[in-house]
Amino acid sequence: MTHATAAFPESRHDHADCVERTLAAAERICRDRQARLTPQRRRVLEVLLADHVAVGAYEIADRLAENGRRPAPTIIYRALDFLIEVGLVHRLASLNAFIACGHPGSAHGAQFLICNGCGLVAEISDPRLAGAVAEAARRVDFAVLRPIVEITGRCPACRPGLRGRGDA
Amino acid sequence: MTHATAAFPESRHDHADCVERTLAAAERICRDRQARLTPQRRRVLEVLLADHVAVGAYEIADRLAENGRRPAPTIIYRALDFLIEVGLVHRLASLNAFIACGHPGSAHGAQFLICNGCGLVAEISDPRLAGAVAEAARRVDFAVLRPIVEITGRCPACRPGLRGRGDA
DNA sequence: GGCTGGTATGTAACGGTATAACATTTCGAA
DNA sequence: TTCGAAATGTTATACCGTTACATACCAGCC
Repeated sequence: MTHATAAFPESRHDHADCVERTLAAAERICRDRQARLTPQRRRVLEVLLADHVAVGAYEIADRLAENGRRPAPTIIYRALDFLIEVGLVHRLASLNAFIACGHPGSAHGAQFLICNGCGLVAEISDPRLAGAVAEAARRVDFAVLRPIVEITGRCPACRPGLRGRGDA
Repeated sequence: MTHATAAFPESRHDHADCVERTLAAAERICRDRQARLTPQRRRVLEVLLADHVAVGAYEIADRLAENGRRPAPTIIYRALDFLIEVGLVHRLASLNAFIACGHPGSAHGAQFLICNGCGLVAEISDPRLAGAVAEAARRVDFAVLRPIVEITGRCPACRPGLRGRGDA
């Protein structure tokens, strides 16, 4: 619901369109992989798509409770496991929470910028950052399986003073 | 003293010496900052120094229980908060666990390589990686407060086949 | 149709992680 | 020595995630 400003990626877009396109992509991806995007799983995804903020599993359950019974944690975690597996959702380790993938479909290493003001999470896919991770690991002969990059800070809109300045 | 498994830092060192030097550094750092490294806090640090593996708060409590009563979680978390505050301990978000800082004293951005074979954690401080994080954030005008980089994978010793190959 | 097996969902209980709220003790400085 | 701040102790509780087991759904096949 909230829209931030300037360069922070998830800003000021047509969010209804954003949701719709992501859901369409989700349907397509699941069809391609012969995975079933059941109503349950879809509802969980929709909760995560509601805004670009990370949501905990229990919070997801609460939101689903608004129309019907509150699903047990297991239900939510199973749906999340599925959605993560097919690449539609990411887990944020530093928040113990989940967020819809910003660009599903394209295989990508993702990094996250987490605003501790408004809670907005920007997913970026920075090749140089990914490269630096790979290089650092290579240097010590470490085989990377799962690189986690979660940067907590302040998005442009939540910084008092210099507002609306983006520089790239 | 060569490090056997090539570059993965925490290999085959004189660990008794490692512990002793870190504790000495801890004493010095706390004195300098007029912070009190009380017996309780020191014991928690000692548990974390026992090996280069991340340990959860409850596990720390268990280990402390071996000589005396098991401290309540609060006790442990308070000690950890202190140790983190003065830079002697890091928290690993992806494991919900804690590890002694590899080079306390020097202000440093740290990144972690976590072996999912043996559990060893290597703390590195790679300026290029830190720089890539800073640059990625700058590009979208994001003010970094707390960059988390935790790379799960396999250390050289835990990789079957190609052993002892380090290339930097 | 009615099996049959795999996938998905439902239910209950529990274990691990972390904090809140409040009481007590310790310690250093006035 | 008294006083306030820091540290510790105790209890309860909230939040995150999994285990174990039961049931329902949905093919493909006889």
